[in-house]
Amino acid sequence: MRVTIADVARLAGVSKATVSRVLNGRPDVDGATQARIEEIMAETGYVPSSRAVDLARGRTRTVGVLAPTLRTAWMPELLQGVADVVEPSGYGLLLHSAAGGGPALERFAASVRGHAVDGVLAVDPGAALDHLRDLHRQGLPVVVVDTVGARAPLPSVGADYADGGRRAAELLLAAGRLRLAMITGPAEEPTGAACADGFADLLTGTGAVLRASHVTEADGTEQGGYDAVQRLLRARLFFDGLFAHGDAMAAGALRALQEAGRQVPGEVAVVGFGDVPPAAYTVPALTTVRVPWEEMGGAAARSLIDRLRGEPGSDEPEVFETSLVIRGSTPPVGRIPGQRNRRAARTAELPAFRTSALATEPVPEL
Amino acid sequence: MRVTIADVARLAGVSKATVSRVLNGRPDVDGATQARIEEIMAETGYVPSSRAVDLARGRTRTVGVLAPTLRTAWMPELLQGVADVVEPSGYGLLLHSAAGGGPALERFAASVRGHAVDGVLAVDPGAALDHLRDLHRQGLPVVVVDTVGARAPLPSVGADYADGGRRAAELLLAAGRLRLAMITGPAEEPTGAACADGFADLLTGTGAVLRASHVTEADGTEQGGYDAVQRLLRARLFFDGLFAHGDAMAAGALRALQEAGRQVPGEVAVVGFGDVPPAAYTVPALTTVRVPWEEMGGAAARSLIDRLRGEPGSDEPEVFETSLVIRGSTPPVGRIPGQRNRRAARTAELPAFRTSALATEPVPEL
DNA sequence: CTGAAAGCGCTTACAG
DNA sequence: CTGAAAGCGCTTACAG
Repeated sequence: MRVTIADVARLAGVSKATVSRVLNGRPDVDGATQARIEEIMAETGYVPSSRAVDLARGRTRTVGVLAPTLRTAWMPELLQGVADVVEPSGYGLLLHSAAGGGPALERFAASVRGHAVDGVLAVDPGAALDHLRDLHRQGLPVVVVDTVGARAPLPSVGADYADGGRRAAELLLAAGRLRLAMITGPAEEPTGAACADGFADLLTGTGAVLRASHVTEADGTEQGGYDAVQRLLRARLFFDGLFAHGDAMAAGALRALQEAGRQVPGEVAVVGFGDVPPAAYTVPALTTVRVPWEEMGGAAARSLIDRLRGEPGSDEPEVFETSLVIRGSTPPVGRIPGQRNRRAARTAELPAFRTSALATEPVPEL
Repeated sequence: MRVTIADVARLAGVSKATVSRVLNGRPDVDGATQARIEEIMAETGYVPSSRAVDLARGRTRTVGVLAPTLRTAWMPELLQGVADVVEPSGYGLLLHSAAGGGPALERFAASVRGHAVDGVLAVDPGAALDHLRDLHRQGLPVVVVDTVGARAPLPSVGADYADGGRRAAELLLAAGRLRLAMITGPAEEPTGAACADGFADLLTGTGAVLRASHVTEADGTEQGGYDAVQRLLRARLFFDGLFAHGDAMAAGALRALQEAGRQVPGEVAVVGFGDVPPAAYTVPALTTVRVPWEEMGGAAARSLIDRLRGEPGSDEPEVFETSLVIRGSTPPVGRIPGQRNRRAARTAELPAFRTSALATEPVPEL
């Protein structure tokens, strides 16, 4: 039979209240009494029931994480960033994938309304945003991670996408590219607008041009990027620099350029966006605007947990800088502001793309 | 103030027990009473407290998922497969990353001992295996997902890695390659042994040879695969077919071969293992042995939930078939000899046998 | 420094 | 078909 606090109290000859005090590290317990209780707990292998603690305390020490899908290239980084903060803080991480659509969101809502979590960390909530805002108004701590440039009316963490666009432009200019082309993502994703604005912004007053004819929309996929470049080529448009608002589209662009016999980066320099793992394995490896997924996840988690602990927390969005990861799809250039060390990019920053995860760390007695 | 079952009971003029009966869909409630109670619940927006339900029922309807790290290329697929089964079943998914080492495992153990979860799904538990076995002995439902060929003394789900090795060999033979080379992963990972056995197995009696000199070990990374091929080339060893026990190493191999001016697949055909997203973005795109990550996750989740529901569940490992995904790193070949026969034969002996036909080229999204 | 008692919000025999 | 009561295993004022 499971050992309860009552058992420990009886064996130690004290009340449950005193055992509870020891359990919660309250200072007002006699040293000898505490030692005796701790000994009994160790002997019996007593572990408090989290179910009972939760009910009595009125909270669960669990945060809900809502993500539209787990099947995104940056999700492992982001999620690990979240877990690395949430778990050491003593909180559990209850994962909800909204991939199932309506029913999945209803389960999430039920979980929240049933107080299964103390707070919510939502990644790109999309249509669930209104619901989250209601919850937030009702006092539930909520933090949003925005990976698509959607400014949420809630505490949020995002990246400076416009600045990312600027960095891409800067690099292409530094490489001497003057006739530029751009592949945007789906129009619904605000990232594109921000990226495009930043890109165009930096171009003004330089000799470089990005004509409307050279801007084409794709669906965010590799195939979409491939098709987009084919459209540009078929229209006989000339360009020596290309910025794609996503690494997948950039990878497709590389494929189309290669098939067309265009040298990369010699004839066309290509810059992607995101720096997800596959970007490092294209040929040539993709130069891209790095978004700090893991840091963003960690910051959102920290912000949420601070709120759970009653610390204020700013309502201003926490915006992360992007940076350039220069690989082979752009020619070597001199130093550019915000550029990450090239050598580091090739070694330390190469994403750990391993097919196995055998634990190597020493494991304590459990 | 939060609405409780007592509030609903009072408003409906019945006892808490009757409200509880309606809540749990018990049939023995008067129709009119039930309707009245349901109306009140809707009006008040009543949602049962999961904390209280958990304590009263003695379970949490939550499964713990333990993964050594979330930062693996196949993790999104696997996790989505798990979530797609767990969530619609009405269970929550409490995610534990063991990435923090000892402390992380201790938190996991505390969570389990505190009965925060009804069962555990462990991905490649490694050193935590002993602890899981103890828990299983003590009656906790546990299912292991094995992605590295580590046969666990617990209910488990894995893939037929030896058969994957056979498929790779078969394809290289069909492409007419007779002088083969192999890059194995870290020796601690049993996958390698199984793959290698299957590979060698199929080669016996054919004209193809895999000499010990042509087998080299790498660390599972892209750079490791690159270095491995450089070693082979520097030793002036000839090979026209290469099998790497991981897509990352295969990607590195492609890079090294390209740098050395060897045509792929013309001079060297390359087959990887895993079919993780980056495999589709190498140039040429990587032919690889597909491991059904998502299905494996789903099967493990289903098995765990069946056990939680008291259904027996076999203790035999549930072994999934691998399949070939043929892309550009191997030359086009006709039907692969013996494939259909072998598959039919295996159907009979494997417990839960699912396979995708020779896959065409699914390009994962970044 | 410690204990008795109430309370967290449900479920579940047991009676009727 | 329904209710009163005990119980799940803790925490937390309130007294002393």
